[in-house]
Amino acid sequence: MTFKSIIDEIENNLNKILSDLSISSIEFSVEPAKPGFGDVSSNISYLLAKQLQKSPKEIAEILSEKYSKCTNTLVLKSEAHPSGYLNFFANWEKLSQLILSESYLDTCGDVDIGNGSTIVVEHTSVNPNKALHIGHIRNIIIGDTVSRILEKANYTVNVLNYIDDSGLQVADIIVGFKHFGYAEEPPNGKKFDHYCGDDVYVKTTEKYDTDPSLEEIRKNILKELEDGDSEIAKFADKITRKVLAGQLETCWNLGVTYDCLNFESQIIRSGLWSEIFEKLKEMKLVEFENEGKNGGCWVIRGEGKEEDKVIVRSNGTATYIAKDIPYAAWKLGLLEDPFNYEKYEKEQPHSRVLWQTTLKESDKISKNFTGEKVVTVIDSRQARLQKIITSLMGKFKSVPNAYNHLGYESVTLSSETAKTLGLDTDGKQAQMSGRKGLYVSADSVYEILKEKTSEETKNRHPEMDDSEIETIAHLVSVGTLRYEMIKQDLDKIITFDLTKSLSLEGDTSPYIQYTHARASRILEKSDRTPTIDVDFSLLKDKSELDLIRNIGLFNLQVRDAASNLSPKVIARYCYDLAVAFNSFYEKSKVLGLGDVELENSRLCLVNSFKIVLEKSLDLLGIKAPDRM
RNA sequence: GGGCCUAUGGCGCAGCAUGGAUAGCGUGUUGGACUUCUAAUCCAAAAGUCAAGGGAUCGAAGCCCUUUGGGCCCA
Repeated sequence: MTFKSIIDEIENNLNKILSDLSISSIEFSVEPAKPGFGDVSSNISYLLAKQLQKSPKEIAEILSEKYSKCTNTLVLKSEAHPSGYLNFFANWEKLSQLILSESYLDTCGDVDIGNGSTIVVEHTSVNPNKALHIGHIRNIIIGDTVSRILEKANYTVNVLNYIDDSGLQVADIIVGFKHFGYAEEPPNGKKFDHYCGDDVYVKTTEKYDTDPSLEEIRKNILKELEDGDSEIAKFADKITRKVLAGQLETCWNLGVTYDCLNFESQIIRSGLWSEIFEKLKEMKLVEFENEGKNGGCWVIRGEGKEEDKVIVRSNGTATYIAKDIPYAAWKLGLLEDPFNYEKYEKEQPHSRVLWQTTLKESDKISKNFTGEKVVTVIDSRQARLQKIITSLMGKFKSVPNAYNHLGYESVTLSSETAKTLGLDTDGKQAQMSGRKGLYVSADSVYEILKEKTSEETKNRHPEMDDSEIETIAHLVSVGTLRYEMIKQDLDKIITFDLTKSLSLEGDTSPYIQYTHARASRILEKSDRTPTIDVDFSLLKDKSELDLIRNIGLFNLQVRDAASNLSPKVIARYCYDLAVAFNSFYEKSKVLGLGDVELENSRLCLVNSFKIVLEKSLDLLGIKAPDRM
């Protein structure tokens, strides 16, 4: 058990006291205390003030008095603070032993929220016509981090990447290839996804402004894409898969992996739409509009003052929400699975098998990538559409909150960075746009970071060989990128600045990784293996206890992060843990003390810190090197 | 016209879900600490009417209402 043990003990005792006083049970808080107010505090006195007609201070004194008579194993004493809070002081010798022993177990930090049930996390889902930019990376890292956290919270997670291979954006590059003669092979070894995005896509769409006839050409291509057997569709399939391969390479490099790729073109051809459309009609969730501006259309009624949403136009074509509805229902396992599955042609890192949907009958492998619940990571510009889908799915599936839209604000470019890309924004931040070529690619940010970090590492360790420097620079760059994408709240806009985001000091991943290197170094230099069989009473300095306390909070943080789908909780936790360690590192020496007992106790603590930091960083997809 | 998000030291953020103690952190500024397990570190100082106004409450950065600035979506 962990820090939660002492919280539970206090909660139980307080409830006992309440029932002894024949006070009906109330919802009071028992939380880790703020610094300077003991170890655990409760607001219970405030909540009883009215009922008992006494001041919180008096109540706290009464409760504290009663508490001293309770059976305690982890609490040393309670104290009534003049403010009215009831504060508790831990028996650290026992609590340290509990927390540090727990940290040595494989199950450390595990919590059970999912109860082993399946959950789908869909993220990435970028049109396969361009390279990933820094805005996409926010989506990908949020999705990947959330799936790691959910797994830790005992969900069986299926990670999906939806490949929109039949939309307008794909049509645009096909126009480029077929009508402007762009070569199929990129010049001078450029990565294919970059080539399609930077050259074919941007330069083709530029021409729409001057040549209106292109619209017609694109329309025809779009139509041909729907028929899987057409030459255009086959060509598009070849191109988009090459782009996808490039995108996946970027993701894998950042430590992001998937379970299955779902192709939109196959969803369209699978007939899922007509199945769900019949169901919608049956359940009267869509209605045919006879008159008005939506006359001849099938619509979903808007709630309250909201507009009706057209899903089938009067000419019979489905709007793009019509692709999302069957897919959402499929993810929840509400439809019979029309797909077969085959392994993706390239092997994914970390030996996680990557599958992809196929309509080919020859591969009769059936798999199940659906979930009891679904989390769809899409930026909050799509909130309206996602709200409709959430509400529809609520009517299809009895499990409450089965479909979840995890929204987040977008990444914009700072005016300085926009300027370097040739756009003067008059001091304002700029929205990224793949179409206008206004973006910073993920690969380029990674490369710049890597260059800077290897430079830094080389300066620090002239003795290191190139491959070691390369490894460290890679881990630090990935960590930096991932941490920057996750550390703030989902509904805050990230203004990306090419220069400022390269900071490696303060509240950053390198700071956290550096503390790991410090801990590793101590363990490496010690001639003993750390064990849990030590004298815990020797760990009594404030910085030691604070570090132990932080270690003990791990599973509480995982619970918080998982139940709120809030990855930043873990980012903050890693940072707090690192701060606590650095403070310990400054104040308490471990090696060469001449006191074997004390040294053993501190070694145990350092090792415990290292284990828990690694586990919590792992939830962020960040690995920490042993030296840096 | 309708809807969503946001506002906290110069700058970037945490805290808000579940109201309660002294509003935390990074960065920047000023000063200090490497003969001592790695200074990508640590310590200290200055810097805040928590956008504005009102309301309910014994008590509000947090809850309710109104207004304003910024961003986005739909029409």
